[in-house]
Amino acid sequence: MTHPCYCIALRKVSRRLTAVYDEAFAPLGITVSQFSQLRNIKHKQPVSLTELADILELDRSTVGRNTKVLHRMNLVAMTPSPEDQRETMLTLTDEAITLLKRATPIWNDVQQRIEAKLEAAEFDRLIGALGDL
Amino acid sequence: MTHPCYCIALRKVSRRLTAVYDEAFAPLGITVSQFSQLRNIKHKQPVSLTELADILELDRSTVGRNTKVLHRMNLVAMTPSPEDQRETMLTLTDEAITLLKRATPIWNDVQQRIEAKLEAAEFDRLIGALGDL
DNA sequence: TCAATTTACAGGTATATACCCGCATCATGA
DNA sequence: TCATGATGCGGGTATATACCTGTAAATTGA
Repeated sequence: MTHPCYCIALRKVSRRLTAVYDEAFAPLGITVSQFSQLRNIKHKQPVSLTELADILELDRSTVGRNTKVLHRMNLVAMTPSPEDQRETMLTLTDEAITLLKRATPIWNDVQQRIEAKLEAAEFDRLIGALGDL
Repeated sequence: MTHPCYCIALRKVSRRLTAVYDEAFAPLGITVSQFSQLRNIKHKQPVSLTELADILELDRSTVGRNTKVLHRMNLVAMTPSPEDQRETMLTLTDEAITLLKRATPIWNDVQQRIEAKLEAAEFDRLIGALGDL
């Protein structure tokens, strides 16, 4: 065991980093995962669950469940597509727009705080290397 | 948005890497998370839930629930500590010992496969930088 | 010694995540 | 046109994870 498990090490820092972002977003009542989903919906709306799952690189059923939470929170509207009755199209509510406006500076702060801790270029290389597995 | 969200990027590669390890371990019926927990119990047994949670950097309740699964799988024995009636001491079963013997070469293979994709030193630096947040 | 505090854990609740199955809808080819 | 197959989604089940609360056991201080 020269090196510890890459996966376990990565999972640890992932949990840790998630906690940092989540704590920053806590006053707004959202998690970093929800922030990310909202931001992606904003950029692609109206967007279907399948499409969003592709973007987020998450299982469709995962996105479906996560979306239901955001829907309950009055942040995402779910309407059946007029073209394809099977599709659910997602759009942001006004409340979500407002929330994103308040969340973005918080996100910027955390990003900068992280950036101060690491070489961004190094980070990118590593994410890239692990990205095409 | 010069840089994408560090947290989301990290969560993505974490999920991806987890899938790689989990797929490799699948024939043995365990996940990389369970492999890690078993290995840590092996090195520290008999170990309490609280102690193990500290080692794994996980919430105590999380370790409690994960352990219950391993217990159901007949991989971990849970016995009350003689000294402290509150403590549950964990030890590996023979079955777990056997399983770890079969899992280790699989783990080594995956580790090497990952190592071929990245600079291990770079990985270490990054994990370190993100580790002390 | 005994009340107050701390510690160890279980269980409730919640999000995040994946896989599988079934159902409804859409598309396609004979 | 109509059977066949592909697609989109919901729900079931399961692990992984955290926070909070309650309970029991241990420790400690007056």
